[in-house]
Amino acid sequence: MDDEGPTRLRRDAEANRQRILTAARRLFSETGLAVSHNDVARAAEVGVGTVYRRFPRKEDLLLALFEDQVEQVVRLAETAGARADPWRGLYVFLEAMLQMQADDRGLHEYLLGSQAPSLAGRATERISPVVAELLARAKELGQVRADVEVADVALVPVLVGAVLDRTRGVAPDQWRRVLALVMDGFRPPAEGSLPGQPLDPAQLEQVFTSWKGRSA
Amino acid sequence: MDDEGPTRLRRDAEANRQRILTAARRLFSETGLAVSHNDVARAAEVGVGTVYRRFPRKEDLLLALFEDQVEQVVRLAETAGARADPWRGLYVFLEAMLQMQADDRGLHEYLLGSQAPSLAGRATERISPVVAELLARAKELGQVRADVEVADVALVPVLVGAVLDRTRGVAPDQWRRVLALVMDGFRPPAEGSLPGQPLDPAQLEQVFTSWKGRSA
DNA sequence: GCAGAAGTGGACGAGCTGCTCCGGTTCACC
DNA sequence: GGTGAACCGGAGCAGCTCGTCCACTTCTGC
Repeated sequence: MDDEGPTRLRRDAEANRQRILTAARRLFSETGLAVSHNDVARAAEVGVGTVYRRFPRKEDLLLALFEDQVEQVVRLAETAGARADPWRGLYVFLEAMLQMQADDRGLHEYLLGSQAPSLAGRATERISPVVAELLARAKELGQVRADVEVADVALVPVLVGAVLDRTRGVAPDQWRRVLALVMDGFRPPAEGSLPGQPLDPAQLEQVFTSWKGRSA
Repeated sequence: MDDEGPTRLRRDAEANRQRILTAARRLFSETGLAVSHNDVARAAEVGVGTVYRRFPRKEDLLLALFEDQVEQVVRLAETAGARADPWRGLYVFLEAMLQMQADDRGLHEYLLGSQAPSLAGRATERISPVVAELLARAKELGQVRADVEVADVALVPVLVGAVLDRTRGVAPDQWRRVLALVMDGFRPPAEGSLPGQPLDPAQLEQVFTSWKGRSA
């Protein structure tokens, strides 16, 4: 049962497809998502037309590239969810996820501001319940203050990611320090309670979807 | 003693200069620094040439616009530094500064990733000692954990600013919640001590200077 | 080994942005 | 109110990026 979708590619075409994917993976990882079809073509030593033919929209390329990485993040969450110590689970999950983002700039931008909500969105759906469960257990054990919610945890990669972006070339490990600092904010005892409300799921989705980046 | 630098502007020219500044202030405030000379010209109902003549580089425009705002931030710090309660001083300063950034997108981007390091840089030089003093006093009183440094405080606007950017249209006050959460991470008792080192001044400068933004 | 289907690549046009330049206008001074 | 310097506006040019298109090449099935 050799599942090949619609009409298998000719041998040379398939080879080119692979070259494109390999080159694109490297480029995205090193320089982020702001890579044009032309850049990919040059890096893959292939005509622009070839890249456009195989991946008409950039989204197609992203999907092909990040599918398993996103899956890996989901598995990270699931592993963390199985830990006996929920605090440790939360921490280790966030740390491992951020490590992946530190290693791959493309993934980082993809996860935090996907133009292709489909993939990252579905991942969120699978991760959220795990984090929710960890959080609930952690609260019961008094490991986490009572007034934080899943939405607050979801913002941690945004917070730490901002530092990650800016310290990448300067102090590549600074994000670990910041993560530790931020996570300590989740610990009891809280000084009074947090102002405002956590984001609701719809808002959270907007935060991760409608973000187009900006010069800054 | 009417100090006018080199050769006063003709009346109509000065009027146009003001229209340009007014329009630019509005544009930057609403949409951030990614505003072209053409945009400014259109908004000011003035020819592009006029804008270029008066402000050849965008930096000239930014300087003219943000000088007093940055000065205001510095005064914010100085006021905070005079407070009896150092923790309160720190908190109020960061909150007020972030409020300004929430109100003015241009200022936000300018402060956090200035292409014109001159202005923001000099501001930092004046703010740092004040924050350092507050921090020292707060530590003495046991209000702040011992292992945080000024550089860690300097990253708070980066952290919270990332949330600010993304929640601006969705939940404009969410940054307050996040600020509260982050600040609680600065409180004792710390769970163990923070990993890694705080950034040194040179690194910190790079963090705020060399940042060019990215699609994400 | 041949036919034609599948695939290739990069020249090129369309569209956009940043900036200049100069014919015409307005102001300030006499 | 006349003169020349200062100033204005926006047409238009240069430079760039994106995506198409088609003459040519390569592969596959017979």
